Amino acid sequence: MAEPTGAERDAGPESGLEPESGPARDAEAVSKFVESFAAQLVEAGMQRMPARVFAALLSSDSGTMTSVELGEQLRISPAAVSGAVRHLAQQHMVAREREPGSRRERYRVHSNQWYEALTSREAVIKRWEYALREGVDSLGGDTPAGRRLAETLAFFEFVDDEIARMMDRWRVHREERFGGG
Amino acid sequence: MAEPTGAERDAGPESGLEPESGPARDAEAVSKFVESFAAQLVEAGMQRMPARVFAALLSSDSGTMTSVELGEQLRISPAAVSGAVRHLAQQHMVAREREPGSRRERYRVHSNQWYEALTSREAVIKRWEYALREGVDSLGGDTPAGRRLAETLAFFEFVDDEIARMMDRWRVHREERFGGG
DNA sequence: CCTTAACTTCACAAGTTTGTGAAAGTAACG
DNA sequence: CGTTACTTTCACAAACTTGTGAAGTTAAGG
Repeated sequence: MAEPTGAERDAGPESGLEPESGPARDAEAVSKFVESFAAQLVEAGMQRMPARVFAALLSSDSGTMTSVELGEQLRISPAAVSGAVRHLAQQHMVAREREPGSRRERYRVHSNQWYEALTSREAVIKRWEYALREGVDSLGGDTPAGRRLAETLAFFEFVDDEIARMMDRWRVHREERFGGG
Repeated sequence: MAEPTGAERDAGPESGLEPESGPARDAEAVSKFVESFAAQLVEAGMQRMPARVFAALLSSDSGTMTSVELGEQLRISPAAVSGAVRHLAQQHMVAREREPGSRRERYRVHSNQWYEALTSREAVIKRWEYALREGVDSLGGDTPAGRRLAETLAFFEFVDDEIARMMDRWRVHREERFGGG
């Protein structure tokens, strides 16, 4: 083996599991948060493994974890990590980085990145708008149903625009309150 | 039988199915919109039957349909209608009304109501905030992870507030553009 | 108060999703 | 250029979901 034993990075003095060991980082507290936050994300419609991986990354000190670390924290197979990360990367909720001089990858939450991803359900809304426009056309804008669809469409157009402005304001607000990042 | 045959309200001259019959309301066009809009809602994470029922209601002229009408339009069993409506009612996306002097119920989309429901993922966001607050407390607000969680929390608090304002603006905008309703 | 229309609940079969172990692919390092 | 650490893909079993028919419940109308 080229490296010690791998995966000893966070483990340190964590052999016994006394409730109150509380060294640098209390693994139990972290795990409790990870699982409860992930559960809420799942309730809101996110898939389980992506939610758990995401929560784990969010509560790591560096904001990055390797595949092995994720597997240990969450007690899941490398295959499950791989699938979850692929999903999250597609949604732009995590970035993948190659650790230089190693064959490990690290996965990272860019805080910024994920706010944007969350609010920019853009693609989704655009498709709703498209379907609604088709509906207005085919049912006729002068029928009661057509008018209802047109109004719904107007609502989404409005929301679209407003959300973009809101995110501009957030960036300012955030800068003031938390500085760079 | 007390009433004609029930469910003859929309059917009218719709016996044959020539592509171009286009009388009062082209059943085929309606169905096409219903299914395509429902499909988009499903993509976005909504369950199938609720999505289809919702789309059907949205594209009805009166904004209301009975259980039988929904069953016929969507070709699903009364049980499926019942389940879907229960789901939608819980989310405040449809209202149930008893048709006076009959044992039928009618289900209605209040256009308003559903905008509110869609944006007021409130309950969801509140629970995220709660979980995040717990996380900040247990990991410590002075740790890097704690700071990340605190910032995420701040983001949701910001969004919460902004969405409320946005909906106020929408009500005004809507009033101007579409009048009462 | 009995009959019956309308809705709901329930148990289950069919279909879909999820996470795994094993095998295959990729790239760092000697 | 072979070896080995790491990641991804794949086929499948287990778990969960979904929609149905049938039985059960509620309440309108006689």
